[in-house]
Amino acid sequence: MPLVADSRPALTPRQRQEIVSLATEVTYAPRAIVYRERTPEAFLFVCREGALKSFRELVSGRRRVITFRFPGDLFGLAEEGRYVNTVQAITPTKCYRIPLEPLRAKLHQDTNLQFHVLTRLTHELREAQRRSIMLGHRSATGRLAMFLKLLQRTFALERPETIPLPMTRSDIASFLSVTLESVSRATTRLVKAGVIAFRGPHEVRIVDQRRLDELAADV
Amino acid sequence: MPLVADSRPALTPRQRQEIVSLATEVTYAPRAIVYRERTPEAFLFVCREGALKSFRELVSGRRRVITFRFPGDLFGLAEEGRYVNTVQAITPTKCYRIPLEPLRAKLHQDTNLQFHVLTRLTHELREAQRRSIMLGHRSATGRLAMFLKLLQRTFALERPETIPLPMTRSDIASFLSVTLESVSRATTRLVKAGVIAFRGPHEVRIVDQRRLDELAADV
DNA sequence: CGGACTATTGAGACTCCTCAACTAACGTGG
DNA sequence: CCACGTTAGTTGAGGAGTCTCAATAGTCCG
Repeated sequence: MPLVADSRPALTPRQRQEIVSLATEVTYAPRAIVYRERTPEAFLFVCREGALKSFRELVSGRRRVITFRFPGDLFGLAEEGRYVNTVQAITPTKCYRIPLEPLRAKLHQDTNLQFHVLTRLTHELREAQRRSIMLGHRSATGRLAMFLKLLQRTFALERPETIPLPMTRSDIASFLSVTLESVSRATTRLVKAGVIAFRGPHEVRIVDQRRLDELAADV
Repeated sequence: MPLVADSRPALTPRQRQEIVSLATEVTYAPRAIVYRERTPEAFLFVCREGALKSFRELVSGRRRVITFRFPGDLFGLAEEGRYVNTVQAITPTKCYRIPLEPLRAKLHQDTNLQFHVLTRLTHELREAQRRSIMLGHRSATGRLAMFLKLLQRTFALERPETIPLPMTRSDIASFLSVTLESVSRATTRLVKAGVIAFRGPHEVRIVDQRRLDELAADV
């Protein structure tokens, strides 16, 4: 038995109930800011529906998307009492918003609940490692292929061959640390090679899973 | 007050005592393998002295250094009951080796101790984000500069302008996802530009902190 | 219909990767 | 003690891929 359980762990109904009792349900329109980097930490969030992006203004003036958030994701951990990233809704989004102090108290009471958060964090950590491996690849096509596989993994339970792509090409570029143009060329290449196909700009269908796996071998 | 405390948190003497009572102290010679990826998870480790590297064999046959481990670091978390990375000693190293089952029991008893692990994990998560930002930079020189700043942060308490570099150039290359040659060229460039200087191959002195900060602005 | 935003495509500059030769340091065994 | 092999690191030349700059479509919304 592992020290902590594995990916996307679910809460027990009772734990869920206890958390929900602390939380407020909030909705965000596309482009709405959930919180800004460097503002004081006040809430923890759990995504329920929709998609968000978590990004950071770099000193160089660039903006880097650190990660995307989807239903089930927990976000809002701070450093030195302040949020490190800015989180913004991409699609219409619903979140649980949990005030910090009651949560802290609850965590200190309930070992199991805290253990759940711990599990969630290790999952985050592994995802971060996967993103690092993705960024390690030189070619834009390889990074894009890996990105698609990461999304595929995230949405595994729903439809395996159709992946929603709610973010813009520009967001993807920022996440992959390549230019918007390179993302565009990479998608075109994958489409022409018959690996993927688009149903509109925000939905990808995996046509040739094997070749995608080859391109994204490492992740 | 933040949900979890900030970087490199220390245990209380009593907690340390409790952990130590579970742990065995083990030493590793350079190149010794602590554990291999995909083997069943059995222990958690805490680095006490020395330096280690944590790497992974990629499907493509390459080897990627995921992170380096230094005193205070906790490692050995698994996925589906198996270690995900291989950990190998770089210098002579001492670690605490903690068997899983007693630890799990202790964590479930002691909320504060578990909270400590949680804190440690969030710290890891932030470091992983910093590594991602580092990998986002195109130029090898920029990545190297960021790497040096990350090390500087890690060893902040000791000597600010002298950084130990126990790993080989090849390890650095693997960590930065550039070639060994690029690392070599980048170090040469930084030395010639008067930003850093070497006292032997495994100790760097920061000569011009300002310029280093400029080069590594984002991290 | 205009305007802003998003996305695609093209041409040249730049940087890194690949391949290769070479130097340096180190430890081993004769 | 020295020759040798191994490993680590440096440096060079050419090719590949992305970035920059720029122009062009497509799309959504007021």
